[in-house]
Amino acid sequence: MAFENKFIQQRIEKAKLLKEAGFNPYSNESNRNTTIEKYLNVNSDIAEKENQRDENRHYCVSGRIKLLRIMGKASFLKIEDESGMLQVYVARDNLPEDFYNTIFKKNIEVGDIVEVNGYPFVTGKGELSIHATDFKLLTKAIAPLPEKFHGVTDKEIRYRKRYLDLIMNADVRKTFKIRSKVISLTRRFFEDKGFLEVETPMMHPIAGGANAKPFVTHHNALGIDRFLRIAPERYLKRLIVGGFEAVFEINRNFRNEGMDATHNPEFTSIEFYWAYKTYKDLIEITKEYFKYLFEHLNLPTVLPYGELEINFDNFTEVPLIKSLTTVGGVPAEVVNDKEKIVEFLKSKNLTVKPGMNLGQLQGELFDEFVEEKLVDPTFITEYPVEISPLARRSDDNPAITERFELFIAGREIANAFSELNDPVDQYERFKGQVDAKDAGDDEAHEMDEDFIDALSYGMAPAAGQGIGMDRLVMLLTNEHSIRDVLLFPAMKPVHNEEKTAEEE
RNA sequence: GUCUUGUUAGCUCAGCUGGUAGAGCACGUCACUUUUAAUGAUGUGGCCGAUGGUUCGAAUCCAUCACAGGACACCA
Repeated sequence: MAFENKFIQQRIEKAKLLKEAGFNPYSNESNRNTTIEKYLNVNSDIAEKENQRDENRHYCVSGRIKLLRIMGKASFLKIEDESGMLQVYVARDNLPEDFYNTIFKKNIEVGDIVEVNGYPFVTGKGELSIHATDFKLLTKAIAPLPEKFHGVTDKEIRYRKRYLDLIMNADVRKTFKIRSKVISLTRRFFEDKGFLEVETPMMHPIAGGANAKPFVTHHNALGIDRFLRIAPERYLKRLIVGGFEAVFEINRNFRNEGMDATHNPEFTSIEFYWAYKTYKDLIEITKEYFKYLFEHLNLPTVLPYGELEINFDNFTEVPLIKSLTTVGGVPAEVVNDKEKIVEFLKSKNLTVKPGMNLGQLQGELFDEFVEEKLVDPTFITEYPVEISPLARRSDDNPAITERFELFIAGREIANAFSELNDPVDQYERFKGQVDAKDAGDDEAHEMDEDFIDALSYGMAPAAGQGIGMDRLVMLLTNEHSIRDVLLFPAMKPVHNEEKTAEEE
């Protein structure tokens, strides 16, 4: 049964009393004419005025009561709107007769959303406030807010009831404002570069574009299963075939995998594809993009991240093989020799899956010894072809691909390459994937004949990149769990006992 | 998936080697017209995550389960 909590009962009773007294506890007649932030700015001169007040200025502000101090015939409260917090001074004798004693003191409390008319003044302790000449309840909160000093810190409550987290924690609001700005700036950056924003299907007949398990849904009208997309890649490339030369999409991807500090089943990425460009151009535009973000977010280029300090002015490029020795400290004679790598990994007590090829082993070395050491932004380039099934081979060296991944604070932030546009080569690689799938790799790609068909008409040489927006926001806001940058992170449902009661 | 820690009042947390539950805030009542987590007095408030077990007796010990946090594994 809802509302059985005694505090809620008490407050429902107050709402009823207000109604009986002629005050609508859920009024929608709001007369607000300024935000708290504007109020504080416009009236910052009050301290210099005579008596530190100006009764000729009139404002109407609204907000939620966060603190309430009743002191006999006068009270102080702090109300908060989206823009900020304001102290309100309410005195019995400045309000209609009896209102203060019978309505305000008895039925107004922390959590309620109120409207205050009044004039600006500065208190004895020097705080710019509003002196109430009229006071009105807009919305009665029947659930009590968490404790005023500690707030709500329980992560489970914070994630499940994000609204409560947002009411109580200003820094959480700030994080999500930054997230919103990052998305908006990203959009603007690419638009200004001449990219076209597009929307491609979220429901795919064939899941592809990444190695991941998809969510499955069903289309009743057609009687067929659909897969929530794991990446938009193949549709964006079809658009390059169609003649759009620069496209991007900022949207959700869905992967049916585990959840942890850096994985949520749905996450946001930007993918962009750029005709007549190579991965080298992508390195340049990525640097520009970061510079643009930092300038427009007014962030210093050196940012703390937990124990680390990241210098976003210090982008470097290192070929993967070279990074193994220079960053990872792997002996030079080891890195290009299959047997020696296996021996080396074993000497470090690391298990090696049998049958790994040289490229895969080099990838192992990278994951074990290099990745976590890359703090400042580093483009790792020249990936072995064996671990880059979608990237174009280097013309100079067929063993490596024209690809990079960008690492910051030991994490992959972006993945990019010059795109494979040879339809026959692509067909062969899909076939290899299909064989792997038949052999039991349930994350291997499926044959996508429609995509091969598209490539057959000729896709201009192009380069494409994906950036994980959630992880990027984590870096910029010094957050260490993806749940702290998602407004409503995925949570297991709490067992609902009410159901069984209702069924009886 | 494995390991590990947690779950006690609306919130933040105590609760020793088992003896039927405590604080602060919030809420009720009283006092107080310049407070800053206001203050002082006083009172209400709990199926101690769920289910079993051990015991004369369980918030406490044991087992299972649920949810959450952390680490690792897997995955990009």
